[in-house]
Formats: sequence, structure tokens, C-alpha cells
Amino acid sequence: MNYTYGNKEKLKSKKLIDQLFTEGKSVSAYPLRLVYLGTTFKEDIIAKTGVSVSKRNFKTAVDRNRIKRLLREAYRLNKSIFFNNLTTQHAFMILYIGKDKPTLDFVETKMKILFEKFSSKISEK
RNA sequence: GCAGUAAAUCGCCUUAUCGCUGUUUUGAUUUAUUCAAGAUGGAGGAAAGUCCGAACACCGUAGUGCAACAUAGUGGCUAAUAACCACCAACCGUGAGGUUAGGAAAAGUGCAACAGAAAGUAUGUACAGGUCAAGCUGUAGUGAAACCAGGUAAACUCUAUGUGGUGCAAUGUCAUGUAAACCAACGUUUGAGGGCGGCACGCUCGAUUGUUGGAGGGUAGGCAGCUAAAGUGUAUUGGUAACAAUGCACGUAGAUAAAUGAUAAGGGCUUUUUUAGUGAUAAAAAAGUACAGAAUUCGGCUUAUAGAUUUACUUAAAUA
RNA sequence: UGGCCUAUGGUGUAACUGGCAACACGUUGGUUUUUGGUACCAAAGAGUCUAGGUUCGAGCCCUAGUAGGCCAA
Repeated sequence: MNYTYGNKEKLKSKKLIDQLFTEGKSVSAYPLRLVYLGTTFKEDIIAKTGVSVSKRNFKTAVDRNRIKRLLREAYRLNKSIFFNNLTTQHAFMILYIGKDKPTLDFVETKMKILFEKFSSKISEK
């Protein structure tokens, strides 16, 4: 089992992010929302993932950092389950849409629901 | 004891598991960095607001005049400031103390609603005094201000002093692209047009050229800048103080869709309740544990902040 | 990171050089109409984003904050 979430797996290219938001599709499980796009990149990994929280809903940087850390933590601990069946490379962006501060348990359960929705949607096609 | 004033300090801790990131050592490799293992660093008193002042970088070494902006008691301190320190003055407070944009109204211009006879182009109501006569004198009345006039400069202005501009998205460099390329019109060595100050003069570059339109090609990532600094702590000396000098010790974050975390357990601290005790206090339970996240770097200021600690000082009324 | 702007009834805007905060739409009530709309008449509704200061007096001047918005490769 691999619980790491290193620099290579983070979504950092501005170009790719722009492409993701213009061409990507999304699924949501409130208060989370996943934007995804099948692409290819050089590194030998299956997915690049980023995380985002709106400044509109959380004014202070401390709250935003806290939520982004929780999202990353939930992704890190569960990603091996999510990508068992995934064969092609993808870019992901996870957005937090809610307005209340969550706990880790809450985020984990929601994220599991979110990726179940995603994988069922992928396998339909 | 209660209440208050001033200054200063701290602002959660420990362990376990799983992670993130900088530096470095060893090993492996596809020779480009990547991977593995080890070692060792990793948010604040405000990191915030961006209100002042600098360092540093570039633009034309940035001259003169006008304009614009800022500051305004005296002295000191500093790299520098509008910050800081001391003193004087005015105002507030019983007091310890606090606040101050605190130059000039005999250079000029303006402003003063309502009320009032009159707010300067000066003028006259009532009562009393007074006179040949007279606002000639006093008081009252209106108002923030009323009779040899004053007020207002956080109104224009004057005086003194100061300010070249733009900011790390500065700037350099590598990569990509046949790209200051190509087409059309107009202008141009008789100087077009530009050079990042608001204007003028002056200065300077200038034919591999300027403006407008058309039709297009790329980049939007990497590296440097980047963290050793007017550095931090401490002691002594000088100074009322801000601060300065000297000695000793330490070597202290560098991310870039943006690291510095998550979870669990335990312990502090505060408040409330219950129980025991004459009481100081002890035990148990519950709740709370703030404001807030580096982004080129420093010195100040301002604002937010649960709670805790220390030192010096004050006493009008009220209580013991 | 750096720079700039705005805030006035429920909504959109005025308020000159500091001197009684105004207008339209909307709201409420009345008249007209068989009823509703239209039209006409009347009324209520703010103390100017917050806190200080200057001034006799502040929406206006000054300082600090709050909220919202804009620009820059």
C-alpha cells in the first residue's frame, strides 16, 4: 500500500489547469466537487491531483489552508482504493463548495462517495 | 482588599502512527535528473493592513523653472522617517498619568446659517449716567464670536524644509518560435518618432525607422535574484532616555494551485457545577483553550487577540 | 505582490464653496370604478458604512478601520 502524495502527483502546471477547467467534466457529492480530464504526461503515475477552496466562502487563509490539508489527507489515505480499476492517465481537481468547516471523517466518507460516482461514470462509457 | 494608571513579557506541552518540504551524506541508475536509505532544518506577535521610512534593482546620472505632494514647538537619536526619546506649552483627569496636524491672521483673498440694530463698507434697541447737542460712557439683550475689535490656515495662501520615477510581476539568463518577420496606407535626415517625471525649456538616441490597419507565429516553466542580516541573545560601560560602544555565545523557513500537516492518547491552564472541610484548599464532572499563515528583506506605525505573568505607581468618594 | 475607487430611505440617484438631507420608483391609506389596473390626493419610511478628531456647526474636511469592486505580466 502506498500512502504518499509527493510533488509529482500534485497538479501544478498552469496550462494543464486551464485545460482542465475549460474541457474537463465534473461530478459532485456535496460539499465536494471533482473536475476530471483524461490526458497524458511524462511521469510514470496514474493521476495528478490538485485541491482548491474558494476565498469567497472562507475569508481567512488559516481556514482555507486547514481545509486543503484535510482534502489532501483524505486523498492520500484512500487513493489506492480509488484507482484500482483506472488504467489511463487523468488530471483531477477537487473543489470544496461548502461553507462550514469539516472534520476528517466527514471529508473521507464524502470523498469515497465522490470517487464511486466517478468510477461508475467512467465505466459506463 | 476594591478600583485605576504606566511599562514589559508569554501566548499551550509531550508521545505514537501516517505524510509534506529545504539542505546534505551514501548507494543505484536511463547521465538527465530521478529513486531508496540515513542525518538535520521547517510560521508570528502581529507573518495581517500596506500607512510611513530605507536597503536592493532597473529606467535617460535624473539640470532649471512652474505645478503637485508631504512635514511643521525646542533639542536629541537613527541607515532613514511623519517613527522613537527628553523637555516646554495648551487642554483633560482627584491622582498616578493621558492627548495634541503645537509655524504665520502687521502680505493678500475668502467664510461666518439662524438669531441680532450691527458679523467691517460698521452701527444703534432698552435702562442708567451724561451733554448746548451727539452712541459720548456703562449695563442688558442676540450669538460660537460684538465696540483701541477679533475668529477661522484638518479654507485658499505665505514662510521654512524635503521629494527624479517605477517596483522582486524589479532585473538577468536558458528554453520555445523562419518572428523587431510578411502585406497595405500615410509620415520621415528640411529630423519622423522615441527615451517610464504632470507641463515647459534643456539634454539625449535616432534610419536595421514611426503610426494605423490586415493576416499570422510563439510563451505564459526552469534557473538565478532568495535569504548572514543596519541579525538574535546576553553581560559591562556611557547617556535622564531613545540609543551607542565593546566582549562572549548562536548561526535561525524558503514554498510557487503555494510545504511547515492529519489522527489518536495523555498532560497543562481558565471558567462553571457538585462533594468534603470553619477555612486556605482538595477531588470529580462538563465546557473552553484566542487572533491568526511567511512569499525580496529590514526599521517603525495601525488594527485583531482566549487567557496568563511581572514591575513601578495613584487614592477624591464609598467599604473594612 | 503592487496600485486605485466606492459606500446616503426597500431600490436607483441628488445635496454647489461646511449652515433645515432632496427626487423618482416602490410601500401604506384615501378618491374615482361593479371590481382590478390607470389616474389623482395624502402619509410613513434615513440621520448619511463604523469609531475618533478639527470646527460654533460635518453627508461634505482629516485620521484609523469595515465591506464591496477594479487594474497591472
